[in-house]
Amino acid sequence: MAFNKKEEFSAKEQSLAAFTKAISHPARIAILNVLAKKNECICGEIVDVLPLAQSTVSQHLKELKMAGLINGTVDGPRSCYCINWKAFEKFNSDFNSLFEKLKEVNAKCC
Amino acid sequence: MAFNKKEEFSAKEQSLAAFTKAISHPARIAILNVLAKKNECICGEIVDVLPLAQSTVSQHLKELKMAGLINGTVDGPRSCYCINWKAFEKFNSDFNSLFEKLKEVNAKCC
DNA sequence: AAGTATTATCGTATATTTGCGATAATAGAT
DNA sequence: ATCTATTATCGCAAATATACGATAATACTT
Repeated sequence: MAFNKKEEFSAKEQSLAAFTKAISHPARIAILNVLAKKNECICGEIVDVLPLAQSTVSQHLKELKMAGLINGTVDGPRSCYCINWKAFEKFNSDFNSLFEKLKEVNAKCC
Repeated sequence: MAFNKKEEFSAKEQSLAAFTKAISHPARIAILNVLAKKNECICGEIVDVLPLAQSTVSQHLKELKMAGLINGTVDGPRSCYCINWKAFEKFNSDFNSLFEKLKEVNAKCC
């Protein structure tokens, strides 16, 4: 049991799900919020702001990076992150193409 | 370990995370897509479309309902679901208030 | 060369999610 | 009253996610 059936869905569905999964934890939303507020890329400042251990924050950053939501480069002994806005634009576009258009057409039914 | 630290984040962060968590699985996105396309509320038609067992689909529907993304009413021996567009509007608004505004201000940095 | 500060990774424990089959619950049809 | 079709729930197994401390890796400073 618990076979992974995710591959059986469309690429768009998988892509959308991967994006939303990446931001499905308050810590990662908080990280993105910090990155969005400060145009400058940040590193361990995030650790100071979040109520989590350094290793945990690093793990969340890794997930965001692997999902393509943020960019990260090494800058000496520290790491610099910033939001990948293109990924957000793609999400907005995909999300709207699935739901937004139909909003007006649909009335509540039950 | 694995203490639940979610409560330590802001209400808005938690609310956003709850919404995105609900749509963080391709099956649930597929369900929402079906509901969006057919204005009529659907029930077991979803089971026919998805590559999952009936009990699994029912579980996904329950999650979507509990997260407030869909409404469901019992209609005889079958259940009728439809999208709660207000929840989607709230999500769009919250999401944009966190990120959208800052798009133009921010340039890529790393 | 040794020390320091910052960040990433490893190992581990626990919690949650995902998925199914079996079974219960519901209400219409016979 | 019994059968049938539809949906929800239960119980379980496996996979993933969450979190931490300890440790490794990196590069600057002394």
